[in-house]
Amino acid sequence: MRSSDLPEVRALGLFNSMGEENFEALMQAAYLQTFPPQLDLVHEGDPADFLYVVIEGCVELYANANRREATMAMVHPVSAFILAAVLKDAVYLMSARTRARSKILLIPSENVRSIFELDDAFARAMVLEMAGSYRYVIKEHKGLKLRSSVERLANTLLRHDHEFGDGNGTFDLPYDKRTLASLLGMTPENLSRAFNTLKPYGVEVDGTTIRLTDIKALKTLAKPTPLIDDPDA
Amino acid sequence: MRSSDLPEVRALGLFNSMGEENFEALMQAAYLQTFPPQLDLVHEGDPADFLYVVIEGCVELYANANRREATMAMVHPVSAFILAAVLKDAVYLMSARTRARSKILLIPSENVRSIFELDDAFARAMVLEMAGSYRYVIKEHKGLKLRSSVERLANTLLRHDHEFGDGNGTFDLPYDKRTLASLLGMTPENLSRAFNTLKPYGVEVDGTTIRLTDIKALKTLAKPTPLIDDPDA
DNA sequence: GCTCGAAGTTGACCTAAGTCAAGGTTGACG
DNA sequence: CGTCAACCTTGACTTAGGTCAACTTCGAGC
Repeated sequence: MRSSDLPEVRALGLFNSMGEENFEALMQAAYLQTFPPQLDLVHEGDPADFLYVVIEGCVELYANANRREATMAMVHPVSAFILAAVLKDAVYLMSARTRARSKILLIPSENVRSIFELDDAFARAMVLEMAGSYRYVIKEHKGLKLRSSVERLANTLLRHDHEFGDGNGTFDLPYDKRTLASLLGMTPENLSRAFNTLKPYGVEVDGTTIRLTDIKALKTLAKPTPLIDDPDA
Repeated sequence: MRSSDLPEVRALGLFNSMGEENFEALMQAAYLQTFPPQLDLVHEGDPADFLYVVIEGCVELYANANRREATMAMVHPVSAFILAAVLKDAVYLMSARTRARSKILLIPSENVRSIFELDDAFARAMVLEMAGSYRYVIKEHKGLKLRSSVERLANTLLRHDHEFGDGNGTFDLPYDKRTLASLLGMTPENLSRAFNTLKPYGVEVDGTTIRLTDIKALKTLAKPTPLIDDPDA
């Protein structure tokens, strides 16, 4: 792999505390590749051959059953995904596809597991990474069970505004609406209607650009709680 | 704590590989207590003061928001819960209450974290435990997003039959129906109706006893997949 | 054995969300 | 600059599931 990408990877929570020679060994075994959009990287049910790290671009994690498909998460740079399957030497529970041209690091599972056995700092970093992922899914699950689809959308908008907004309540959706709908657990049609429902609460939609003109009102409806909506909690 | 309980705890995946003196230290710091049913152990949002291990009885993990409540999981002996919050030194994302008279081991978070720093085998055991929990929630989440409530019930029945059944398709529900309903993400009324819907597929209900007389037909409807329904996958 | 209360069931009704089909927008490409 | 194809939106309709209220069942305790 190109050494110019190394610092970014090395800076990741997962890798920043491990021994230099072990990091070297992992990177020696790894492949860095650039993939076009909409390319399937991982299929659920397959044995976990690689740990993936998104360096650039965007990856969608999704799952199928009953002729349905659900987006489970979007992975943005720089972060790893499907760590649990690699560690347990199990099959992937989710599929993954690129949603943009993406530069991705592939580390063979065996190498990850053998360095995991060797490097204590790496093992500890894994725990924290896994704990973070676990808490992310718990929050998603709570949202799905305890909120209506309009509330889920409202809270997502508030969070995006907070994370990517310009301070004036304007921001762009980071992916298309059908993906957002699936992520929120609804149909595209219903997402459209949900946006209309939120219009009286100061939500203006222009294509992929969102403007929130009455955050206070929106919060009254959304009733955000850090126990679901704070990504750092 | 009573030393007669030690072997059971020591045998847990989380604890069976760590150094003897570190295990001793953890147990020295721990409290073993017996609680009556319906007692609140943990409230979501509180800082994670203890790691809990259910030795006997049964604990319900649940969450509240929007004046709603959802059962997130049932914890049976012998296993630990809310590990992630303890490790990250964060607040609990879920509340916990006993559902039966329960013997529970409480280990102060600080001790868990300091032994985590000290004992490499313990740290590695944590990773595997967290990975297992992560995959459990992912499966729950997939079930909720990709299946109808009748399908979720059907698959749950098949799994219980497989785990607790006598081989003739007869088993007892491990908790009351309102809890099962909440766990499956539906109302008690709707659970009742779902059982009726499954009658033509050989599901006989007598109070808390279930008999499956046509597993083949039930499977046709349920379409179980290991990627959601196999607890070991 | 009677009483009480919780748990479960049933029925009628309502609402959120999915489905289907028809338009409308927009952007890539010839 | 026109055309095509996604993507999105809208409207009409259906359906799964929630809500509310009445009734039943069952087990605990007197």
